[in-house]
Amino acid sequence: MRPLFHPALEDIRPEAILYALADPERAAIFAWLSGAGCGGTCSALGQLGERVIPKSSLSNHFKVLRESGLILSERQGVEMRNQTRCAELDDRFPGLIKAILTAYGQIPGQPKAD
Amino acid sequence: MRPLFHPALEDIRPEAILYALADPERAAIFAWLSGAGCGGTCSALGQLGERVIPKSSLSNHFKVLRESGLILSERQGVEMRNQTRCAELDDRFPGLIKAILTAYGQIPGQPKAD
DNA sequence: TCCGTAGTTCAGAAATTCGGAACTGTTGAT
DNA sequence: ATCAACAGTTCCGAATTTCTGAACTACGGA
Repeated sequence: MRPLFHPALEDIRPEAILYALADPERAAIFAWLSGAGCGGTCSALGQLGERVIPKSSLSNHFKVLRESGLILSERQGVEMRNQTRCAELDDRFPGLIKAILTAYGQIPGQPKAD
Repeated sequence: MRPLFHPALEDIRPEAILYALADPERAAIFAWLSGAGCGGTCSALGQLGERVIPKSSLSNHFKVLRESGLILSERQGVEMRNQTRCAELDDRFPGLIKAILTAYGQIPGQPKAD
């Protein structure tokens, strides 16, 4: 398994953030991570809406979130702990993440942090 | 030519907004419209960066922006006047558009409203 | 060592995007 | 009325991207 790539704060690009969160499934995962304190794992999530997300897709979602700079992933034993980089991100793109999560929050049945 | 479709304010979805603005070219067009008062046309734009955007692509960009709810297009004689729906949008998704434009504004050589 | 669990990588099918060429619709000139 | 020019749209094939089942790697117990 290749080492995980995380972009430096200054290399994070707005188009990558928007792309990553333009997928409601990914946005839901991110919202869940934002709410879940820290250390959300792939399998602790399992299913977010009615649909069971295949694990290869799930893995890919986490990769996109990671490489866009939205989350930090760290292997811990057999599992992968994920946490958001919200604080850093808000420093770089003020208000962006919050506005996006708020926007999604207004749609019933869409990503909720919990 | 089919009549132009514009979603009602309440039908505008955050994923559509993010998708539309995740493309830097489209974001640049939108930023340009935001800055250009009102009535930006396809051809008044022509080229935004170094690249000349093919007109079929340009047409498609405007369509995506329109159908996501970001802009309002209206035929005026031979050309198409476009304006943003910023005010409405800020009502529905507070702070979202501004945060996105600000985020892009921080990248040198990226979308600037002008 | 062998098994189970967590997650990644691979590969091919399906879906999407891109853009040149042809087309539509409008205006103005002859 | 006909024609030409212009603004923008639609069509469609090529190239790219996304999705996901299956095979694989990595780690931790027993």
